[in-house]
Amino acid sequence: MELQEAQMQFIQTWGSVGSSWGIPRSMAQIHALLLANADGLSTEEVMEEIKLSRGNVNINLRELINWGLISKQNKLGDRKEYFKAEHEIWSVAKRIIEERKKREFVPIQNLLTELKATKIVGPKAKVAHFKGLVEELDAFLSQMDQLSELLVKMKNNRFFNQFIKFLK
Amino acid sequence: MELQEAQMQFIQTWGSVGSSWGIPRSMAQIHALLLANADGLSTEEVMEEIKLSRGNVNINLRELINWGLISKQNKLGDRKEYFKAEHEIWSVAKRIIEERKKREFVPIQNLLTELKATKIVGPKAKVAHFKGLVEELDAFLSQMDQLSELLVKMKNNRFFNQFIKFLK
DNA sequence: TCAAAGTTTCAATAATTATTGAAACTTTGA
DNA sequence: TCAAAGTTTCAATAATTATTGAAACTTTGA
Repeated sequence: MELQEAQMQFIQTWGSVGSSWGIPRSMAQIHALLLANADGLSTEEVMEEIKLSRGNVNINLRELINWGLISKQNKLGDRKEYFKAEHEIWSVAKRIIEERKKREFVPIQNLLTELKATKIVGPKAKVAHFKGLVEELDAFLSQMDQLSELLVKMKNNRFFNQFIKFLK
Repeated sequence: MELQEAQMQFIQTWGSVGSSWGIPRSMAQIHALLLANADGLSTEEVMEEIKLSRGNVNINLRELINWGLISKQNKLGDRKEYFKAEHEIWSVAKRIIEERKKREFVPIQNLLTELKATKIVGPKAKVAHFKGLVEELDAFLSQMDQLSELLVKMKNNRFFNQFIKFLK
């Protein structure tokens, strides 16, 4: 199979998985393209490769920078900007975990914390059930939080493998 | 705060978090509503509580059943169907993990497995980089897979807490 | 058997989200 | 300083996804 074709398959799959994950398809595709290339690509090259408009590419490159998944590069004697992916897979995972945590974890945790501290009035049994749910969810989420902290600290496969072996 | 109001906050938050997670807002809201109520609710009651159309409620209840997050109940001498959430938080998590794995993990893993087995032709350095990416991603994903297996087996907080304590 | 109660389906529509592309803006170096 | 190269913005539009609501269908028990 041609490299070109293999890359395209990767980009398409990453794009559609990303979009069922709540990450815009184009953003995921651009990310996949940059992961697949050791060197940085220019906006122009990205547009060319995945057939996206300039505006779209620009916006999503910026977003990927915000996520810390890619960075700008300058080439000597060239005034274009090049974009290069973070290639270390554990760092990539770390960034994604942290970003999603910020967006999706924190709001629900805040609500739960608030609800835990609030006196709720209503039929006794119903209030008890609801309070119970809040407590349990909160405990569960803080455990997931701890787990993610651990994951993020585990900087590579070797570490992880020991950890897993240990638990089996 | 009135129970009613607290529940509504919970339902709204769960809905919006869900939707940034790629789960339809209504589905997440219905789930939250059922979690918040110890007893099962009828279609009618769900429509009433979260102001959704009959069709929408019907479709999303069915989807929640597919996910294994709720189940149908019948009440003696009443021909309505009632829907009751799985309330055990670890089971809920397990179901969600398994369902998402099926949808989002498997396709990318299949592609990676295929790409690993394929001879790719092209400029040597580029092919090497791409192959390297495929290998690393595949290894990473199978580790996450193992981790999720572990999580799913851990049936409650107690277990998890020991596990975490152990690793600190 | 049949009407009432309840459930499901699905085409039409609404809402949301992503994308385009051209115009405005910025930076660079001759 | 100014034109060329490059980047950013954003209103308009397209694409996608969710929702409605009415009609069709199913089940139940008198």
